[in-house]
This record gives sequence, structure tokens and C-alpha cells, in this order.
Amino acid sequence: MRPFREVLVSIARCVGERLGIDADVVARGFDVPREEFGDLSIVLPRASIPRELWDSVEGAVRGCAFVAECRRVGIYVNMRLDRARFAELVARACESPSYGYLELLGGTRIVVEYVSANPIHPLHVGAARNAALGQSLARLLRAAGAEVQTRYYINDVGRQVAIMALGMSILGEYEPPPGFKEDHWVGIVYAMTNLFIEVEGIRRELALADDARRSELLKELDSRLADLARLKDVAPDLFEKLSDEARKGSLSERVSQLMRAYEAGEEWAKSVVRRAVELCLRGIRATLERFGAPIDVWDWESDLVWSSEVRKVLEMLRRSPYATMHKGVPAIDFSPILKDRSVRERLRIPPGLEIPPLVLMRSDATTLYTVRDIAYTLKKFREFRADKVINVIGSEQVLPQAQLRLALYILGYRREAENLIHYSYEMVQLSGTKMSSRRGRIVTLDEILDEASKRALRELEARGSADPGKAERIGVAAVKFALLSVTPSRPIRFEWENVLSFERNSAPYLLYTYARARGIERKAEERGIPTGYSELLARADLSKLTESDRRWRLVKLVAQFPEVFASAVESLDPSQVATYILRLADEFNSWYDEDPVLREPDEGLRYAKMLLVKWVERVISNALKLLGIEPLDRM
RNA sequence: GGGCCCGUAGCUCAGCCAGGAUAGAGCGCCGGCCUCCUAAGCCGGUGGUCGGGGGUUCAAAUCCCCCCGGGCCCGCCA
Repeated sequence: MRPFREVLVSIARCVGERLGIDADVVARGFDVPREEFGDLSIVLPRASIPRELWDSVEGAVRGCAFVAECRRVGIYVNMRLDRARFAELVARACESPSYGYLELLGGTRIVVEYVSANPIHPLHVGAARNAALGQSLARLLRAAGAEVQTRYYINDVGRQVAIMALGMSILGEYEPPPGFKEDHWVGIVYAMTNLFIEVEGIRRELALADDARRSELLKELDSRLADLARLKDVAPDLFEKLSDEARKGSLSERVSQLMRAYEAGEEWAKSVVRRAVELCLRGIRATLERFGAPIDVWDWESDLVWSSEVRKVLEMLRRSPYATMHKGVPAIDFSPILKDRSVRERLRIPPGLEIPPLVLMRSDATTLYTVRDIAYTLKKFREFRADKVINVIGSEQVLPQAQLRLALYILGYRREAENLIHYSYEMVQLSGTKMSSRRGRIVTLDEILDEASKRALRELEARGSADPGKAERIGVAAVKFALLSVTPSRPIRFEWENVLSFERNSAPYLLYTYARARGIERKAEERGIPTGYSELLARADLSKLTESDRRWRLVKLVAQFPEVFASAVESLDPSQVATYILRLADEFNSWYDEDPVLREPDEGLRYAKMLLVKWVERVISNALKLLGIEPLDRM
């Protein structure tokens, strides 16, 4: 039920009929004006109402159901709604515990792939934004009635994984030392091994360099050695072992060997790599669980390579009419179909975007990421019988993601190509130093959550209730909310104070607001006042409820929730929900302070106020759940 | 060099897709409010050439073009 929409449509239809204009067209002219002008207005030029009819619109609107007052001011026709009738509509709509959720996607099946971070280090802030978005998207789509499956693509077939796995095998010990979480330990091993390899490379180049290049290289070498020195203190044992191995021979060559052997499915390589990756995933999985970003299916990239799936895709591509050679290796040249505007449009490829040829394989015959991803995309569609696949992936991958859709298209998988969504978001930038997992310098999601949780506990203690479990939930919610409340296309500059904000525009503020509402209800129960929905509704005098502007404003805001939901689902944008709850909470808190509920002497009004509290409570709760935040009864 | 994204108050952001009435929040700063349903709150004040310039329009933060600043991409990496 959509109270606001119902009223809008009803008035549009009524006006349309009276003026002989299509109601849908009229509806497009509706707008919610600033408060002093009324509750709803029609912007005449936008409603495509011919100028000669403008004078008669006011009369037509007056007398439509739900309209209490109406006045034309210039190009606007402003109206005030019949508050009591509207409130009754809201009362009926809010009777449902799932108020606001609309069955917009009933029967559709959607895969949401998110995080899919390389299993070589712990999740960092960037992955946190991805996780926050992905989990919220899944919840949003489920609330809209879709069958949703979340997946994590384990990229275990790259050079980086081979570096990490080599480091782990040199170390020879797969359990992290006490005090280290698995993924954090793996991250250290990866960074250190990688640094040794980089140093190796720089030294090799140094031997052949001229003077200018030489000083440059020396500077780079210094910086690597400084990073290494830092890591040496953390893991001295590993440092010794890597030094020994580095003296024996080329680590870089061993990485290449391992990578080739792993792709070929050789047992020794499998056991080395899988063991190391599994270890890292244990840590990552724990973090995602803690963050409330659950994954339904974990897919190993290597499985696609070992089975014939990637090879099949490769063969199809090589036989395609778009096949060509690029710098001596087989590739796909998309330029012919890119000239077709309609293809670009259907595949959502920006008109100005130039797409370089897609190289199909390395000259050593190993496979490439984008080609493997074609096979993976088909697998996602196939296994879940998905209508749509959403990939939550950073904006830096627009190009390969576009190539992916194009490749599917030329292979004849048009439905898949058209329904593969690259859900792109901008990066999280660190204010000071640049983050680098290759060098072991990252801000991890774990440390952010630890800090948030700690801070929430301090706040709780200051209020005399030190519950670590509650603090953890508040802390996690704060971080999630901070990452979700910014439009995905906007880059976030990571600031601790920002992510850990517990004031007005924050999850703790919303949780607090909800708990306040629950507090009223709890108090009522203690006093033996009925609090059930139907009991309240039977006793409430809704006409009195809307006598006050502040309460009326709240009623209208509550009525907006389904519209916000619809828009958020349509545009796949959780930040709209976030913005909306903040507005609702602000309004509720202002009201809370100036207009007591339980001390209201007028019985009909008192119950009506209690009903209003219940609506707000329901909306905040349902909205928070869309973001992956569970409300708390008490703070 | 080309492409994509972003630029709104000192700071963090909403509004831009589907143009409309004096551009909205929060933080910060200044001043008030706890014998009363949770002060993570409330009330008041402070603060903006909507990056700049053109254009389209009765009307532009919003649409188009140019320019400036920032981020990202343009790899036999992922």
C-alpha cells in the first residue's frame, strides 16, 4: 500500500477527467512544495495542461477527493490535503509489519556478486564500501520480492595469489602465529614476499641502468627496504626464511612456475595454493559475517579453469568473426559492433567510451581475467537461473566490465549481456598515505570495526550500561551507515571521525531514535495501556492527530516511505533510504521533545499519538533493515 | 592525448537522471534547554558568486558546449 501514491493518482485522475487530459500526464506535473505552499502542488507547465485551461485547474482540483484546500499561484496550483482522511489511509497501510516494502520484483531471480576481494590480504576500506553496498542491495531486492543469491568470486588464479602462496610455502607453516587473524597473517606474508620480489627486480634492473635511472631505482629500493624493515619486526621468522630462499635463486621465477602449474591443475601446486587461499578466506569470511554481509555461494576461479568452461569460451571467441590478432596474440576486436548505436545502448556502454581489443590469452597460453570472467558470468546466470546478474565492482573496472558484456553479446548470449549490471562505485581514498596492499599498508575493515565497537562501548559506559555485544552492534552499524549514506558514484575520503560519527547523521542516532520510540511503548506497557496495533487504531482519534503541523509533517513523511523504497529499488541506491530515515528521525526527535505522548490528557489523541509512534518505529525499523542494520530496543 | 566519475556553506553531504516559487541537512562556531516518555536529544543564531564562462528556456544547482581542479581507467594485471 502506497498512501501517498494513491492520493496523488486519485487527484490526478480526477483532475484529468474534469479537464479531459490523460491522468498519467497530469500526474507527472505533481510536486511536493515547500511547506508554506501546501502539501501537494501541480506545476502547470510540467503537467502539460494547455495554457487556456490554467484558469480552470483550481476549480477542477477543488472537490476532488482528499483535497481540502486549493489555490492557484502563478504556474502552481497548491493544495492542502484532507488530513484526517489521509491519516486514515496511512493507518491502514502501516498495519502491515512490512509496511513500505513493495512487491516490485516478484518472481525475478537476481545474483549479486560482491566483495570478491583477492584472497591475499584482509578486507580494507574499499572492500568495506563494496560489502556495505552489496549486502544492502541484496536486502533491498529481497524486500522487493526478488529471489536473490549472493556470490563471492575467489580470484585464486593470478600472479598475486601465486606470490602469497609461495610465501606461505616457504614459511612452511599454515597456522598463523598466536594473536594473528588468518587473513591478516596472510596479508603480511603476501606483502613481505612481494617486497622481496620487487627488490629482486629492482636489483636486476640496477645492474643495467644508466646514471639517471640508477638514482631513481635506488630511491625505490630504499622505500621497499624501509617497508621490509617494518614488516621484519612483525614476522622475523618469515623474513629469515625469505632471505635464505632469495639467496638461493629467483623468487620471481618460482612464482611464474607456481602460477603455470596451478592453472594446469598440477597437484603439488593445488595443495600449495588452495591451502593458503583457504586460510585467508577463513579470515575474510569471519569479517564479512561480523559486518553482516553474508555470502551464499563461494566460487573458485580455478574451478572454471580446470573444468573445460574457460577453454570452451576461449574456443568460441577464437572462432567468432570478431577474432583478430593483437600484438601477436589472439584477441577480439569489438570496433565493428561498437558502431551500432543500439548495441551500445542496450549494453549500456557510454557513447564516448573507446574499447580496446580484448586479448584472449597470454603468449605462454595461460588465461586472462576477463576471459575467465565470461565463463563465470555464464555460470552465475545458469546455476541460479538468474534473470539478472549484478556485479558490485569499483568504477576502475568499467572497461573490462564493458568488454565482458560485449563478449557475451558477440557469443550470442544477448540476454545475459543485456542483464549483466556493472554496479559501479567510486573508491575510498585515504587522506594521508596511499593505501597499498602490495606493500602491506592498508586500513583494514577489522580495525575500523574494532575501533567503532570500542568507541560505542565507551559511549555506553558513559551512560552506565556496558554491554560489549550491544557496543559491537552499534559500532558495526555506524560503519555500515557511513559507507552507505554517500551516493555510490561519489568518491569517499576516508576519515576516522567521519566513519565513526555517532551524532546526528549516523546509525547510532537512528538507533537511538528508534529506541526512544520503543521506550514510549515500553512505558505504556508497564502502565497497562494497550499497545497492540488494532487496539490503538480502535481508540485513536486521527482527526486530532493531524491538528498539529508537526504531527502532520510526520504523517506525511511516514507516507513517503513506500515511494522512497520504490525509488531506491529502481535506481539500486541504498543511500536514498539512508537520507530518508535521517529526515524522519530528525522530525520525530523534534516532535518527541515538544509534544508528550503518554501525558497527553485527551484519550483519543493519546492513542493516536501512540499510533504515530508505532508508524515511525515501523518505518525506521524496516528502513534500517534495508541497510543491513538491526534496530535495538534500548541503547 | 582520449574516456569515465566527482566539484553545492570552513568541513562532510542531500538536491541534478524526469528544469520550476526565497538552494537543504549535519559537523564546526556562538547562545539557551535534563524535578517531565532515553540529552547519542531539543531550541535559537552563524554561514553559500551551487568550480568558472557561454548557451537553450517564460524559468538552470539541475539540460547542452567550452574551460579549470581532483580521482580513476586506457596492461599478454585483477
